[in-house]
Amino acid sequence: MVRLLPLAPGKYIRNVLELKRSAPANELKLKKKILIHDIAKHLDVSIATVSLVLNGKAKEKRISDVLAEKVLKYVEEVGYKPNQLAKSLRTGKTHVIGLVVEDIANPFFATVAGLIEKKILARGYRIIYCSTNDDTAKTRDLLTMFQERHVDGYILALPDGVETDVRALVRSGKPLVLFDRELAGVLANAVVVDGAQGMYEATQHLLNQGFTSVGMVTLQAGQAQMQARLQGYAQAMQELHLPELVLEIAFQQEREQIIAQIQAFCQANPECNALLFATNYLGVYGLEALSRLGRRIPEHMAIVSFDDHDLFRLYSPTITVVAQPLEAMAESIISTLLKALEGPVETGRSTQLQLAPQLIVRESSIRVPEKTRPKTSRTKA
Amino acid sequence: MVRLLPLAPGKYIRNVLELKRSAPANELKLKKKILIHDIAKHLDVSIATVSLVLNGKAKEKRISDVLAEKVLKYVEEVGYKPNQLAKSLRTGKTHVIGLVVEDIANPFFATVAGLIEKKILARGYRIIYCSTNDDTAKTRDLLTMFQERHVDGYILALPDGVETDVRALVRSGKPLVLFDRELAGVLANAVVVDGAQGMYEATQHLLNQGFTSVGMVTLQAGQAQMQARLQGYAQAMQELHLPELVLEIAFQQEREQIIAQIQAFCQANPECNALLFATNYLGVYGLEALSRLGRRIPEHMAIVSFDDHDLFRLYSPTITVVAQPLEAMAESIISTLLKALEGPVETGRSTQLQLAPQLIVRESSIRVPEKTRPKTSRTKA
DNA sequence: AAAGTTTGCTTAAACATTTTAGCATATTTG
DNA sequence: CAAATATGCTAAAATGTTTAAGCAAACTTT
Repeated sequence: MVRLLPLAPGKYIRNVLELKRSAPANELKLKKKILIHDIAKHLDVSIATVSLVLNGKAKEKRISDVLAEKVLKYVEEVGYKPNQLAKSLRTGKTHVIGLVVEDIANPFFATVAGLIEKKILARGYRIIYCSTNDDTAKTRDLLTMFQERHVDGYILALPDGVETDVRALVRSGKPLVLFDRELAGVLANAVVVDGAQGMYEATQHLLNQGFTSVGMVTLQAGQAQMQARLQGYAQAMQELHLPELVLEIAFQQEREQIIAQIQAFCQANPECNALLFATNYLGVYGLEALSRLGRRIPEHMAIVSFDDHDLFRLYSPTITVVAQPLEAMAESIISTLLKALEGPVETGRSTQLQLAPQLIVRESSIRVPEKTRPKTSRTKA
Repeated sequence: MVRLLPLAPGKYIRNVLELKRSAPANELKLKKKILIHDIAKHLDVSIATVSLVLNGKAKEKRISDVLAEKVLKYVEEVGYKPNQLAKSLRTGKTHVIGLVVEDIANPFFATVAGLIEKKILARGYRIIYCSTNDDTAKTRDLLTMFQERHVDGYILALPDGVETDVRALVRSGKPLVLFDRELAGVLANAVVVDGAQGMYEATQHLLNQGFTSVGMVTLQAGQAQMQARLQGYAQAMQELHLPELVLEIAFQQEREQIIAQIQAFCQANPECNALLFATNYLGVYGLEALSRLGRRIPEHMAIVSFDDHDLFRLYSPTITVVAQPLEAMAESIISTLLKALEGPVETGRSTQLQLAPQLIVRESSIRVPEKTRPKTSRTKA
């Protein structure tokens, strides 16, 4: 390695050393990574000058236009790219966003991840992701991992139980946006969908269609967004003094168990002629359960599910859903995060956004007039 | 900011400064990040010693067990974590893997991404992802971005047109695994699925079921894996001297256009009573097309699609697929990559793996005996 | 003409670590 | 008993940037 010895202030014995290297270096030229130092040496200016020009501080630091131009030209010519690691070490900024979701393979989160990536790439940010699988301990590990990696900001859909960790993160001043779920007692930027409103509208829609006995299938979990969905349904029912019919599925169960419970619920409540599902997965299982019971949709049972899904668009009949506005969510998440990233460190201030979901009415919730119903015999009484 | 002034070699005026700070620092203590320097200072050993112990080189570098123990204990006690950026800068390793896929929101890639994450997390690697959207220029940018970020390895499903870039990457010695698609003329580690075999079996299955006229819907793209799928079908047909019926869909078309083309194809070939689809999306569009034509599956038209999908498992009837072994793919990708990451730089050697897909026979490809067929009137002659 | 200001750049510290080379001291060997 | 070797640790270089502070020279003001 060639070492530069200071001789007189600002002058180095560059030329001599350069000659010594130039002969055998030719073949290795491709391998040798070019440094800011090499740029400076070649142009006979200081490293600082090159750095300032490259970081757009030429004007501010009064580097002459002609020199700035020369630097940029040479940098372009040799294709120099600053080492991001060194840069990050010095500046503390990595331009990496940490994305933590329940499961990246879940279509909802995968879609949001795709949209976020698309929107944030142009701003020079990259995304590093991890899935929590709703495991509190794992989530806690993930959050510290992200801290260790010095991510600039966080986009988080977290399970219960990490409130303290997130509160600490917020206090530390790191830009952060919660989405899909808020955390109880944590004041932070958040982008969520108004599940209560969505389910309220869905229930009213079913009642308006003349389905008299509407039930709801939800998860037992205490997650806030789940409770809101249940509450929207309950309110619509109470307004008409109708009895609520709720099936709460315990967490962490197998597919078959869930389907069996839905089947049992339907059989135990024969009067029930419409069902709401609180998540797309419950909806999917519900379809399977009804299919096994031989009940036709919507003749025997009308269906509305929260969250859209490929299957719902293409199933026969197509399934009515309360769709989350994915595009708008991604947009809100990004703009909130960028504001926090680029804006001043306005600690204490946080933005809570509640987006309206959209009821997409499809075939599964439309009442079929008696006369046009097919005369297929009912499989179950 | 407190500055440390060198006094004698290796000794700093620590104590004085420490006293000056200790009074008002209490509240800020949480903010002040602890450094390796602080550990060394407290134990009155050198930074080097602490570093060696932490990196498991205590034995090798003959640090006494008692001291090593002391260091580990104190590090644990104060919860010191080395700064990854500084570490990466020095070692050149980031423990980050770059994942480049066509679209992270596509269930196939999202699932693979989820499996890869799960398997690699325990090894201390993180994943940073980007979607190409099959755009050559964007892909090229992504690859250089990943290089700039010094990812340790690459997992790539790339569009055509970046062969030169990938070849350069391979030559540079960076660990890399291609998956889903190989690249023409690029010798690199690769994990792909034998589409020819899969489609050959699927075609034979349909012929065995008595479907006499089997057609195939594929993409016009010249991608190798697409050609293989087509070829598998063609071979099965040729072996029985049956005419091939192929619909090639041009790339980058809208959903509705594709559906219309499939509809037209079906009408133009009324004798065709079984269809193969080369990707899950084509299969999904095919279902829509058949549904619009009022053709029943499998009575009027049997269906097999490449690639499994939620929809195919739950559609009525359930759809027979040639499923890619996702779990095995992820496993192979990871083990190949880890071998390259951790093993010696055996340049020139590369592993090509071709996994067998699995034909999952469901209802859509089973011939229904004439007598048990429903007597529903055919919508089209 | 001396003092002050502006201009255009440089010096060197800082970021936080890893790792090579080497230095005393203690022990073993010839 | 001198020389060689082993032991246990440390100093300092290296990684590649950014940026605060500062220094001459040129220009402007009094």
